[in-house]
Amino acid sequence: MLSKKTKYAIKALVVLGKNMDQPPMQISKIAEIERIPKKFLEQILLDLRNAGFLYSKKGAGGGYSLNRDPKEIFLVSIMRITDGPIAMVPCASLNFYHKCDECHQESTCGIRDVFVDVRDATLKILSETSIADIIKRETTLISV
Amino acid sequence: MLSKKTKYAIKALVVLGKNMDQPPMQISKIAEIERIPKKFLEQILLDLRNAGFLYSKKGAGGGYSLNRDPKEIFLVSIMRITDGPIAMVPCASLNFYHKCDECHQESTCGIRDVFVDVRDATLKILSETSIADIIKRETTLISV
DNA sequence: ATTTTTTCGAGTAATATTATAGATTATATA
DNA sequence: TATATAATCTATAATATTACTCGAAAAAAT
Repeated sequence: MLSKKTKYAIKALVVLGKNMDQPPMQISKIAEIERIPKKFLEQILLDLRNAGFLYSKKGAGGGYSLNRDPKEIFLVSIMRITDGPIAMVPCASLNFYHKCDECHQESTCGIRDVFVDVRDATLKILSETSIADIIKRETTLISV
Repeated sequence: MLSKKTKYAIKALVVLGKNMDQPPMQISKIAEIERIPKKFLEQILLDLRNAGFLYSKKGAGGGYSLNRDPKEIFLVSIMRITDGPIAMVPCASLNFYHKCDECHQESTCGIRDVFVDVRDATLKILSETSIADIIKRETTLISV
């Protein structure tokens, strides 16, 4: 399951992606729009900022804005920051690999073998889908 | 992440899948082979039994055996018993649907829209892969 | 009868997730 | 320079989930 942290992160980035040519938006504003607990969002935005996705400015008139084109922010990167691995088993993870503690022989593990395929299928979608795509899908869904 | 419960379930079914024409195997034997905490495995096997995948027999000479051809036991069914939904968001789940509590407007949610695609990709693999396939993959991996 | 083995109901321990609190630092502007 | 604003930092509380344990009952074999 996707954590709330990740959902909040995506939602916040979508809000900021719609705010591209405006002055930075405050945490409290984003929290209000998306009904996200403010203090929790604070932590999440900080993580995204430290990962280079957001620009932030302190003080009056400060706030957050996207540091990149929404077309270049992919779900896979966000999820790796907020939830960690994409794979469903650690031994099938590209970026967060480690041995499963129950595993006896990784090289011949049929479970791992299947979940590498699952990871690849998931990864394909998540690394092709950007914040801009999410925004586009929303407007498409509205018009349907 | 796949829970240990699910991994244990798959491993137990694989063990029983290799034991097809022999007398039923005891929980303690399976637990020993796969190094699964016995009492925990007990619960898991009971769930699988109640779902119709296993035959069980009490008393001396009793134990567990598969109730179906390993070719007809698919990962998707096991995972739904042990972990519940396949989808990463409840609102994209086929068998365990419910609204996300953070969600304001499901019909136009871009996140949901993407994760329906992810679910479909995952589902395709998990509903095509059986216990027999896992066993086959293991022997293939050994010979490589 | 006795032993073996599953079944059942409940409880607990460990860990992860979600959220909150309060003080600190940076910036703008009056 | 004082004041208000807003992000940053560190810690901790609350809640949920996962992983596992306990003990006794029921069924079957010898």
